[in-house]
Order: sequence, then C-alpha cells, then structure tokens
Amino acid sequence: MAFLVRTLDELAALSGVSRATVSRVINGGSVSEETRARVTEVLERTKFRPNAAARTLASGRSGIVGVVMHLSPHLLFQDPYFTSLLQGLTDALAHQAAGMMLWLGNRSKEETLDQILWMRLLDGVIVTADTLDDPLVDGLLASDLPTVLIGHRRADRDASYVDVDNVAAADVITTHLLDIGRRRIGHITGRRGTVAGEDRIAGYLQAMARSGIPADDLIVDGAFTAASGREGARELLDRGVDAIFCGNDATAEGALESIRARNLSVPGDVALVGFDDVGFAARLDPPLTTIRQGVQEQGAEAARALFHLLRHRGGGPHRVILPTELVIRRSSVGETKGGRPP
Amino acid sequence: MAFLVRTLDELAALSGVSRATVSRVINGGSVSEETRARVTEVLERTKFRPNAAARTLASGRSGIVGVVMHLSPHLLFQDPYFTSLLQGLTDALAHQAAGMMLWLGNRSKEETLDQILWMRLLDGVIVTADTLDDPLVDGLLASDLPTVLIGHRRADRDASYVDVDNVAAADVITTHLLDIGRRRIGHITGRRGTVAGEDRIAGYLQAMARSGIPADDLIVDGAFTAASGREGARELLDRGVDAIFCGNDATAEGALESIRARNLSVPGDVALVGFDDVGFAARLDPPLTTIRQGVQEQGAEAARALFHLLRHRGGGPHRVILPTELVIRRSSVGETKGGRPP
DNA sequence: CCTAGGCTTGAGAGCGCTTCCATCCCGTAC
DNA sequence: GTACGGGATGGAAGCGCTCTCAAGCCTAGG
Repeated sequence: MAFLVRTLDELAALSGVSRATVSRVINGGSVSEETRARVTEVLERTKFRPNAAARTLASGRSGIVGVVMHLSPHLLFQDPYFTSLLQGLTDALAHQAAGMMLWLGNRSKEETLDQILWMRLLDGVIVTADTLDDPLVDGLLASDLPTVLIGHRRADRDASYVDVDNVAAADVITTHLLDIGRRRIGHITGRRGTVAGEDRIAGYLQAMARSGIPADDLIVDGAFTAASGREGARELLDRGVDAIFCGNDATAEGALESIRARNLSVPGDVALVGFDDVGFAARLDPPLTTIRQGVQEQGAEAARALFHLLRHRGGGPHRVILPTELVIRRSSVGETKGGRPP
Repeated sequence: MAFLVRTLDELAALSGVSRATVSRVINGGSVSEETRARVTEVLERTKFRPNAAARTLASGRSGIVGVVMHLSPHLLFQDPYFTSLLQGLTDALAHQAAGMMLWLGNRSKEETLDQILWMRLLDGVIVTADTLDDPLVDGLLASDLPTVLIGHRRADRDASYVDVDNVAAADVITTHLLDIGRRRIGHITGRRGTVAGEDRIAGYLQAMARSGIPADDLIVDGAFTAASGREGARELLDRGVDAIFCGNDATAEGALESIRARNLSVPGDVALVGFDDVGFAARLDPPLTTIRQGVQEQGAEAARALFHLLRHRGGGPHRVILPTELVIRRSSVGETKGGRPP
C-alpha cells in the first residue's frame, strides 16, 4: 500500500511544488505543461483526492446537489413516475460526478426545507413541484439556492423548470377520441390540487369545448390511483359514456376492471385512454392508448438544467418543455369491435 | 426579514458571548443556564444554523451517511425488496436528522468506491452486500470508514451487519412442505452468486437431508425473477414434483403461471412457496405461503447499527440478525384440493 | 484568611482547501 | 542594453467552525 497522502501540502512536498500549484492542477488553473505532468503523475500514484469539506469551505461549492421528492416513500417507490424520474436523475448526476443528497417525505415540509436551506452545503437543488400549494417549493425558490423544478405552477413562471405541456397533451388525446367518433367522453381526473391533474382537465375541457360537446356532467374526481379509476369508471358508466380519458395509466387500469365487470368491451363499447405511458400500459389487455412523456428524460433534463444554472450564475432562468407523444394502441382503436354480450 | 446571521461570530456578537460559547450551546457543551437561555433565544430568533462544511472540516464529522445499493436503478426501483429497504433507511435516517447521500449502480463499482472513499465527507456508509464477490463492499470494509452491511458473506463475519438467517428460514419453509406430506420438493434457486440465493439452497438441502430425501435432481437455477420462475417450474414439473420452493416471491409468481398453464392446481397437485413476503404475495391466487422478513425493518436497523457504530468508535462490530416468520397461506395448505381437470 | 477545586468562559490554534496578490523569470520590443 | 509584458509560481490570508488550554470566578474546606 502506498503512503497515504491526506493533504495538499503533503502532495505538494512530494511533487516539489507549492500547495497552490497542486490546487491549480486539480482545478484546471494555469500551470506549465511540465509541472502539470509531474504533479499529475504523483496525483495518480497516490490516488489523492482533496478533502470535500475543506474544498467546500474555501470555495463555496460542494459538488453536491439535493433532490427533493416530498411524498411518502411508500407511494414514491410504487409509482413508476417517480421511480423513473429518480432513475433519470441519478444517471445524469452520476454522469457529472456530482454527489446527490436525497430528501423524501419522511419529515414535514417545513423541517425538510429548514434542513436543506440552512445546511448551506448544496450547490443547488432539484425538487418536484407537483402540488399547487407547496411551501417547500416556495421556500426553495425564495432562497438563494439555485433551484430547478420538475413540473411547475402558474406562479413559477420565472423559475427554472422542466415540464411537459399537460394542457396540450390532454387536448391531443381528447381530440383523438373525438376523431374516432366518440362523443360522450368522460374524464376521470388526476388528484385535484396537483398541477398535472388540473392541467389535464383544462386540456380535456379545451378539446371538448372546441367540438361543441358539453362536458359538465362527464368529469369525476380521481386520484392517480387504480382504485379511483375503478370507482370513477362505475360512476361514468352510470351516466353513459362511450369513452373515458383517465388522469394517468394507473387510473385507466382501474377503470378497465370496472368496464370489464359490466361485461362491456374496450374499445367496442367504451374507448379507454390514459396518460404517462408507464411500463404496464402496453401490457394491458387491450394495450392502452396513452400520452408518452419521457419521464426518465425529464429527470435527466432537470439535472442538466441545474448544471446550466450553476455554470451561468446570474443568468436568467432555464426552462425546458419536453415533448409528449400520443401513443395509439388498441384500447381506443381496437381491430375487433366486440358487441355487448347476451 | 430578520438580519441574516451567517457566522458564529456574528451570532456571538449578538448574544454578547464568545464564538466558543455559542458553539457549546449548539453542540451541548457545558454552559450556564443563564447564558444558554440568552444564546438560545438569539439562535431561534435568527434561525441560525452552522455551516456544514466548516463544521465538518473542524470536527471531522459531517452528519451525512452514504447509502450504497449498487445495482441498476432500473432493477432497484421495480424490486420491492430494495425499495422497502430504502424506505426503512430514509425513515430511520430522517428520524436522526442525518443527511443521506445515495449511490446506485450508475457507475462502475470501482468508480463508486473511489468517489465515496476519497470524498472523505461521510461519517459512515450502509451498503447492500448481496453478492458473494463484491469489490465495492470489500473496499469499504478495508477502509477506515464505518460501514454497515445489509446482508453478509461468510468473509464478513467480523464486519457490522444486519441480516436474516436465510439458511434457517429456508430450512423452516422446506420442513413445512415436508410436514404437510410433500416428498418431491423442487427448489428454484435465487440468483447464483448471491448470498441469499446460496444460503437458501443450503437451508433447503439441510431440511431435505434430514428427512432422508434425495434432492440432487430437484434443484434448478433461478434468478429472483418471474421469468426464471416460469422456466424453472416447467423444468421441475417435467421431472415430477409435488411441491416447489422458490428463491423469492417473484419467482413463485412466475412458477404459478407455468403450473396453471399445465392445468395443474395449487396446492392440490403442487404446493408452492416463496420467500420475502413482499406485497403481492398475499394477493396472488391462491395467496402464497412464504417467509416474512421485515425488509423495511432491516433498513431501519441498519441505520441504527451505523449510529451505534459512530457513537462507540473503537468498539467492536455491531451485528443484528432479524427474525423471520413462516407465513402459511393457501398455496401450500389450501382448503380445496382441486383434482386434475379432465 | 488562605487555598484547592470545580465550573464557566474566551482566546487562539488549527482543520485542508481556494484564491488573491506579489514575485520571478523569460522573451520581446525599443 | 534596458524596459516592459505576460505566464508560471509561491506566499499567505482567509472560509466558519471545533476544541484545547488557560484564565477567571466562586464555593467550600482547612
């Protein structure tokens, strides 16, 4: 085992230069080729890495970013949306050799905010902004900590964020149902109070209004869950619908069960569409027409946005709207239009 | 907005004491009641929190622990075992107000190890040790960083770890199958090369040997996945078995499909048991007999073990073997013993 | 009354790094 | 030959905190 070099001074002594020069080599300052080569050699031989705390104290930068997804870990880990997001984030952050500190909904938003802000260790933070009223997001934005939102509220127009256009996408998929001749198109909403939920309602209403079809009695509240889909579908079927647009794919999965339970066929009697295109959407029977949003890509893009922010301090906010795609499968345009069973 | 206090010195000036005294108040040193009250008041009024980097540099402690689960985030987030583990960990860590840095399998084990060790920022690290040959775990144990393993290899006897007795549990569930009269009991193993996989084989063999039943031709390799369960079950059914012990619940789920596909009944023709008791085990049809191990509890216990280690530096290793429980459901002792269909 | 000992407090020396500034050296221009 | 400019380097001042040490004060015992 080589002699353990623990400080810049030791490394400097070993290379025959000053501490300042070693620091320049490590951080890419201006150093002559010859000196750089000599120091680099020692650097690699000793596997020396500068002390992160000292570095942070002296420079004000830590190379660590915070990721905040304030919802119950229980919910988070079983929701493909959040796990995909995390996956995209961890990949992009690891790629930039950035450290990641993670905060989930284990403590209150106030405690979490307090811990993050006052630690003064993070270079920046990425936070999911899925709820309309969220003191954690507000607090982060009000602070001087560079912050990137995943999703955004109306009030966040001036913030940096990565998002998709939920209104437009919901309009597109509703229009798809209109295009294939459906008229009484019900909507089981996402969780009320969430940005995505409300925006998808807006997009749905926009498309319905354009085609002149009243939709007042065709909306029931959901919660982004299969259970809410089961219940919402029963309600809508009672009111008589020939299509259902669900707030997300999990909701559609639940709705499918209720439709089946009444011996109705999909899409013969009722066309069914979801939102998100999570893994199981294509594996449902029939496969689900839905809106694909690259969730993992959103995570990666958020990481990139934060790095951009850190590199261009004082620059304006960095906003990214990622594209969505209508994925048509057999739950809306199945080849076999099964009739009502006897 | 109150005047922003950024350093201990400012806070000290505001309270009319020295920086050292403020530090004592914050860190629980010996201070007179009166002084403590005065400083505490200012502390709360200004919402001052010490700079984490400076604190770490001066004291050598950061209040941040690393969590390392080196497998593809894709696999991790869809495996209830790891997500439950993470859930238990985040809860326990948040409870202790400890920060958490997370490393997943985004980069190579060598790169990850390098980053963790040389950052010299973490107080300690918790790492899943599920693979027999794992340079990352070896590297962490060889370092001076306090380390707690989740799971352990034979070579890790002297390390601190949290684990369950996989051998004993596998023996118990195999014995259960023997007790209900099964004789040709097949085993679809977990992923070979993993500690859990190999230990469960050992427990299975131990129980079979005790009852004097040869088991040489009753073992097929699995991989902790439903796909490997489907395949393994077909293989075992060809060889003729009246029970199958699967390496985990996901494997059992797959096996169930293959048994059904041959129009055989569970448990009538083949008794089926799994391991882990993840969420869906009780929801299978029939509900699955399995071994319950409190995975979330393992995560929490690992966090506690690490804190114990940090509080008692220089003390011996801290080892915890958590209990497991045989959960008998209808996949092994169903009320209805359906016969072979026509 | 003097001294020993305990408790509280402040001074100050780092922790290991970054970064400003001064210095030095060399090449070029005059 | 002298003056000047620019790149490379070292010196040293912090970054904000912890923690040792010594000083100061007070009480109690002899």
